[in-house]
Amino acid sequence: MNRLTLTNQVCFPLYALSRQVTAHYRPLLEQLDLTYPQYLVMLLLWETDNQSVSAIGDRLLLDSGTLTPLLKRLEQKELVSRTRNMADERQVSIQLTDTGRALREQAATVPEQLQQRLQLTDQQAISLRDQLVTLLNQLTNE
Amino acid sequence: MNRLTLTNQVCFPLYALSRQVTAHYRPLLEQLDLTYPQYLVMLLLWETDNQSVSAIGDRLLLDSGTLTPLLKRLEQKELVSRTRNMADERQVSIQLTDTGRALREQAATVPEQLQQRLQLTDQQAISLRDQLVTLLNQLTNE
DNA sequence: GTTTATTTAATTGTACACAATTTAATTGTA
DNA sequence: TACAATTAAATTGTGTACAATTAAATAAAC
Repeated sequence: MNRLTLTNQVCFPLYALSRQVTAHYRPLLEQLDLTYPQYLVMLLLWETDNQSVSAIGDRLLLDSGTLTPLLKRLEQKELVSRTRNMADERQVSIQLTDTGRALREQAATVPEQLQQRLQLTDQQAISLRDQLVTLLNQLTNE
Repeated sequence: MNRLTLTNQVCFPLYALSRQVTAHYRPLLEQLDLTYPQYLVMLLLWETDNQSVSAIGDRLLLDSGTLTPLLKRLEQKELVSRTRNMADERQVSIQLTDTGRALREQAATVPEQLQQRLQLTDQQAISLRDQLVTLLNQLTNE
């Protein structure tokens, strides 16, 4: 097998599918005035409010170079507040505003709407997710 | 199940894994002075030389807004040439230079090196790839 | 055959990603 | 306690992504 072709590599389908799935999120998230990475940050904060930039970065595998401007945009939309941590002035605490918390209800239907758009059964979705998570853990715990 | 969490969605593992895998390519591609998307374009051209911008875009699912500046960078590195198609002046033909063709040999070991880095067996890689490709085709043939 | 519609790249503007560096705060250590 | 090492964000710079628009060439319709 000639591996030096597009379709014979794992990475291209991964790269292309990731972008296609994000594209399917886009019209749904547009209604919330969120980009996909912004949505991921909001998901994290809805789960656990009041996290530092690096704590968010650890979960999303993003650094401050990406997160700082992104968080400033969420702040401009008044979805989060950014305040220096009193106990450790190096850290910046990200907290949901009332508007940010309220957005959660509007976002509640996004996952099922997406699954419909992707035409995935629960089984397919869970199976694929588990495989991806396994490989992801393999790569990040090195 | 509460779907409105990070790990319970298919898309985040896909997004994160794609970036992690690309990160594993990076040190290998750095030796070729290529970014990952640039590498994808080179893979296409090594397979079939002399393609239009839109033909490349159809395969990679990228538009001219992404490809035009990327191809100009490949041109600056003297890996490709960009010339208006004589038969249809709207199109720009992308052709490998001698340097571009020669790079193929240096790139030959990238796939196996990557597979080693990812610690994937052939079976795992093929199985995952096939699932991703199936879903990708599902999403793009709509 | 001219006008209209479509196609192809390029351009403009916004928002990630990420490497590398900088700045400030905290921790560890002699 | 000073001082070096580490940590956390921010900053700077490059390179994608992608929506929206523009400009030029070709195709289609009348």
